Amino acid sequence: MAISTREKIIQLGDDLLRKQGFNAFSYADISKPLHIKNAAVHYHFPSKQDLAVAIAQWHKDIFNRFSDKMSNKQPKDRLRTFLNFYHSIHLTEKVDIIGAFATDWHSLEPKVQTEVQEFTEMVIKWLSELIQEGMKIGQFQTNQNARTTALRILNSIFASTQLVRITGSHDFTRVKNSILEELIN
Amino acid sequence: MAISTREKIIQLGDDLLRKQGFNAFSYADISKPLHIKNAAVHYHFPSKQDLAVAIAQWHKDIFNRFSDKMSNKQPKDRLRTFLNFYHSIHLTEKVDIIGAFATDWHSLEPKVQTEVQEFTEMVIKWLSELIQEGMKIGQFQTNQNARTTALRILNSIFASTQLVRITGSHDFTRVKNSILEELIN
DNA sequence: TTGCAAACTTATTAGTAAATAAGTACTATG
DNA sequence: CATAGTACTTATTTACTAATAAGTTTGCAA
Repeated sequence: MAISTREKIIQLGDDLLRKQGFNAFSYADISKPLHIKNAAVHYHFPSKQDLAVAIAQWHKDIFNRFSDKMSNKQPKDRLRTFLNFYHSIHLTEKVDIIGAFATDWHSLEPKVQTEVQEFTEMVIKWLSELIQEGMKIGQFQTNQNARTTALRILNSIFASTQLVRITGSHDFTRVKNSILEELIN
Repeated sequence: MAISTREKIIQLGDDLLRKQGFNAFSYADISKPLHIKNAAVHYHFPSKQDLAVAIAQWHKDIFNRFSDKMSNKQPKDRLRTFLNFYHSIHLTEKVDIIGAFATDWHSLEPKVQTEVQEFTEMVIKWLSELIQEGMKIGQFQTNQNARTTALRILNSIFASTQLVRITGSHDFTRVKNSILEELIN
């Protein structure tokens, strides 16, 4: 089955959102590369906020699939895969979706904000549980609360996708390895 | 001496940049509250990029003054003051300037990017030196490289100003205390 | 007092934004 | 074969954007 126009719009929208920011791309930036008219984009997503909702939901779907696929893996390996995924983001010149939405937060309607909040809590919950599990079986060591550790990992890693734009990519590797070294002894 | 219009524009511009994002505010958002015309803003800053340059330079000035004022304080106290400063940001509904510029990076002209890069390196250097000094006198403990630790602190803390918009402010306190606990035993 | 520069305002422009109404082509279904 | 819905295009509107040219006021200095 070929990829639908709707799906193409979401993926290109996500690309533009994370490369340029929500207020820095227009429907023309989407319609032109797809060789359709701007009204066609409005057909699928009447307003830009509707598109933002769809993008956030798309990330929830992807994360759910990722989470399912990882469920039988060891905490250590799940964390490593998670970090590597984020590491790969900067190669695409994008930032993480959480930061992209957060800096434009006040431009977003409540329906978008709710989706973003749900996605973010999903990620924090997944990370927290992973850490708790890893601690239980002695794979991780930390004297911090699981949510706090999850927050620090998430923060460090999503901030890194932003910081590498300014300071360069070597700093990402530093941070990634530091997180692993600290938890795994 | 009363505050100049130029200074007022920079401060309001900084406010808008960090509350709404570079592409989400206009010269009208600046001129209206100051009861001047949009052309008056263009008089001081011909283009929006010029304003962005001035905002970045303003942050460099502020940080230099902060750094001077702190120079005779203990590493522990310098770090605490730094963290508290960032903690206070979220009360103003702003995000950190580094993140604000980073997510809109591709909208910025090279002259702005250079200023932002210089400011960011100033902060990382200051943090790194602070950590090194603290380690030397036994005030801090970490087996990570100083720049890596600096990066993780900076990342954690500037990402937090973004994340609290999504998850709420209690998470900021968690992260701040966790950084201090980890370094100071 | 003249002259001139700094700090504006008035007025306008050219471009781009999101959004919508109305029409068209295609396809599946009953 | 008719009809109805899906997926668009054509054409337009309203609003806003950054930016600029030209004129005005104010205060200071020679």
